[in-house]
Formats: sequence, C-alpha cells, structure tokens
Amino acid sequence: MKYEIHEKSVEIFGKEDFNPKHILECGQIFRFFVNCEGNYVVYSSDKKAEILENDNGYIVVTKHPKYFAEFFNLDKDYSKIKSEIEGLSPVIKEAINSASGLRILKQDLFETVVSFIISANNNIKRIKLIIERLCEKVGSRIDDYYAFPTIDQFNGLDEEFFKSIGAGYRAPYLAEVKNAYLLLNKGDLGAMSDIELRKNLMKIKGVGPKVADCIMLFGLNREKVFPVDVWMERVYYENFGEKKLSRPEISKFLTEKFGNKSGFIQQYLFYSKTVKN
DNA sequence: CCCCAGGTAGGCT
DNA sequence: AGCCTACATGGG
Repeated sequence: MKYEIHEKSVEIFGKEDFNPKHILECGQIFRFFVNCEGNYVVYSSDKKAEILENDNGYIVVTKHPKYFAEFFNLDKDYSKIKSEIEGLSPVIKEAINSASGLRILKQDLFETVVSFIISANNNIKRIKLIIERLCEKVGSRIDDYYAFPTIDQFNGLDEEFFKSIGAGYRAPYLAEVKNAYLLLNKGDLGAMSDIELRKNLMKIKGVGPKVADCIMLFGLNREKVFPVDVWMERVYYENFGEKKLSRPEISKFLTEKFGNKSGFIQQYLFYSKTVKN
C-alpha cells in the first residue's frame, strides 16, 4: 500500500485496502470512537490517532506517525491477500465485499492480553465500557485522553478494583495478569511455534484457546490462527462442516484448511457477521 | 422476566 | 482427554 510518513501524520493513498470503519469495527480493538466531525479516533497504548478522509485516501493525524504506520501494518499487501482468498468460498467473497478495507493491526501485547481477557463471554459494547473505565481510573492523562495503564500501573490493583469497573467474574484474572504476563514475556516469544506460544499464553488465568488465538493474531502478528467464538462456530456449521466439533477442533480444522490466510479470513468473516452496514 | 455476549476455570467422569 | 456448569454485568 502506498503511503508517506510526515512529521505529524501518515498519508495513505487509495481507499481499496484501508478503511477505518472496517479496521476498527471488526472486533480486534476496543479503544476507538467516531468524533463529532465523523472521523474515527483510535488509541493504542499511550498514543492517539485521528483518521481523516480526503479524495485520494486517508490522513492519519498523530504525534507518532511511525508507530501508527506499523500499527496499521501498511507494508502488508492486502490486495494480494484478498485476491488469493476470494475464490475459496462464496461466504468469504461476500465477507471481503462487506469489509474490503479491513486490516489486521499490530497492537501492544499487554493491552491485547488484558483486553481479550475482558472480552470472554462478553459483548463488544460492554468490553469497550470496562476498558474505558480502566484507562480513566488508572491510565496516565495525555493531552485530551487517557493512556492504557502500563504494567507498573497494574501494581496494587486488586480484585475489588476490577469489580468496581464492571469486570465481573474476570476481576480475579485481571488482578493477577501482571505477574503471569511478565513471566511469559521473559521467554523468547518470537522463537516459539504457534502451538508452543498458545500453550504458554494459556498459562495466564482467563486465557483459553480462543483468547490466546486473538492475542496471537492481534498482538503477536501470528497470522496462521483462527479464533473461534460463537460467531465463527455458526459460520463453520453453515458453510464449512457438517461434523459436530468443539471450538478448538473447529479452529484446528479451519486453520488446516486456510493455512497462513486463516487470520485474515477469520476477520473478514467476523466483520461481515457482526457489523451492520 | 427471559436470553445473549469475541469463553474459561474447575470439577467430574 | 472430553463433557458440564457457574460465572458478573449490561443491553435487548
């Protein structure tokens, strides 16, 4: 994708492979909103970006253009990916048509771990609400927003606190996520196979196979995973399989079917099933 | 009042 | 290993 990094923005040329609505509303990230001017604003870690549209494409306005160029993975060729997968199934073709400008983000790992622990058996509106409260109460104030809390800022946050922000029965997991995360991050994550990495992620309380897959896909750039939730379970039975399987088995089946395109296909499908036009 | 949401942990067999 | 159920909370 053609783009230029400027001092306080990233200029993106073309709209075929970049659409802020598709990128942000597909369930991979929870800290974003549409401002009063109709532009998407997104936060990652302690950074902020506003995405403006123009005739040629989009301008990502931010103090951290290099960070967001990486965050949006602008060097990834999505035209190629889409052309390679659209013929695989009518439901995939339809999903791509509904979310043609979707991209998988490269998010901050700690934020991704915490966010997807909160996501379990929850709905997106409430996930966003809980994370927003967390940032407001604990995160550093920067300009006109709050950063996601750092690992150090998780020190001393107990179960009571996480209940107070609405985390419900996930509160004890969040109260101890810091230690498990630090232990995990001591290892050489990049050297681990997908299976090994998933196994290690699942040592964190509140992280099962589905949440581990989301962390791998959105926070660790592992594209060969297929997170299976209620929605993907439905897609499986409606389009790809007759045999009754558990969710991890469905994930394995679809990963073997779609190989290194698994993560992309999963996201196009998730968007098309969950987002109204 | 019910059911559902990007599931998981713990207990049982 | 594979099945079963409780689980907080807010919205429809």
